[in-house]
Amino acid sequence: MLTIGKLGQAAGVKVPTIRYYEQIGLLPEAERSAGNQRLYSRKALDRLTFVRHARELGFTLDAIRDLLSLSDNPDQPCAAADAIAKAQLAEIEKRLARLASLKVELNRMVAQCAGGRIADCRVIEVLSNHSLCATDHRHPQAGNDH
Amino acid sequence: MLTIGKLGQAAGVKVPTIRYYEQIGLLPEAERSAGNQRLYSRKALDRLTFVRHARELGFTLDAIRDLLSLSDNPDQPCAAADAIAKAQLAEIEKRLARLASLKVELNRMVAQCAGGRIADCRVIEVLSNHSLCATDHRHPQAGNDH
DNA sequence: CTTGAAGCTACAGTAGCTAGAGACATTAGA
DNA sequence: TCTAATGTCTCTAGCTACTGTAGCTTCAAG
Repeated sequence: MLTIGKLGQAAGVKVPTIRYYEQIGLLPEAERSAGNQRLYSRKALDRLTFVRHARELGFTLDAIRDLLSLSDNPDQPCAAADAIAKAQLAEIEKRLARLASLKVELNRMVAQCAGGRIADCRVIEVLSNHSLCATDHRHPQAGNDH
Repeated sequence: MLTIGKLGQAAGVKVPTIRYYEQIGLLPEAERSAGNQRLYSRKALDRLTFVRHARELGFTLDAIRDLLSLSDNPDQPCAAADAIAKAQLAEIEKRLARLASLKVELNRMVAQCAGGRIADCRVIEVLSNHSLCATDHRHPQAGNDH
């Protein structure tokens, strides 16, 4: 049995985050010690590790909730889990493409700004002049890459 | 002079977002028509377009605020703007690397889940078994790629 | 037995929007 | 010119995924 601190260390998740996950029902309520402290089993560690990795892969907590409930009753075809993973993969590919083109643009910006004054510097110009801009014309708020 | 809706369309930013930007002081307060509706000049459009592109490049609103204030008094060396852009570039390169490795892993997951049942499917296993995992051991919460 | 770290609850705050309610303004068509 | 539709106004609340604070209790080491 692990205390919350050890669990957090083992899984690579901060203690308040674990409590938050419990609070929103992503993790089951933990057993408690005589002194009311949370105690975790190895199984709980696996579950939390799963959550952490899924988060790193960019899954939302909702998607993770789905995956966990799938894994809790494993006598079903795994098409559902597969669909979630595939959707995630598509998302990641989109982000990769965007980041790659953004990188090109930022590189150009930095290269052009070679110690001049701002008036001569194109860092800002590149960002306000659309014709100089390699990015596509997608919907704007899609810009918040998370 | 543009109404807020036209401005939003021209810049590719949603109307409530423009009002939000004004509210937090990222954009100056707009002129008003006789009927109290916001009116925007071409300069305002440039500024908003700048903000939009900067957001797409992953700059935080705080960084954008800095860049805007730099561009508002351009008689300084552009080292500061350059530094902001360079920091951003480093960020983007980190994200690119992570997303690339995540993509490999997700691809593997999807490939392994070829119509079996969840019990035989490694989508979930891959995510709970650290030894199968290609991602690094960074700090977990860094997972939210903003 | 004491001290300091780690745990507890509860609540507030963060970024960057997004959505809804209810009222007023503007514009296009009959 | 009237009307209906659309656009805009303010305000408030909500969202995700945490993070931080305050003020307390519990636990392990020396």
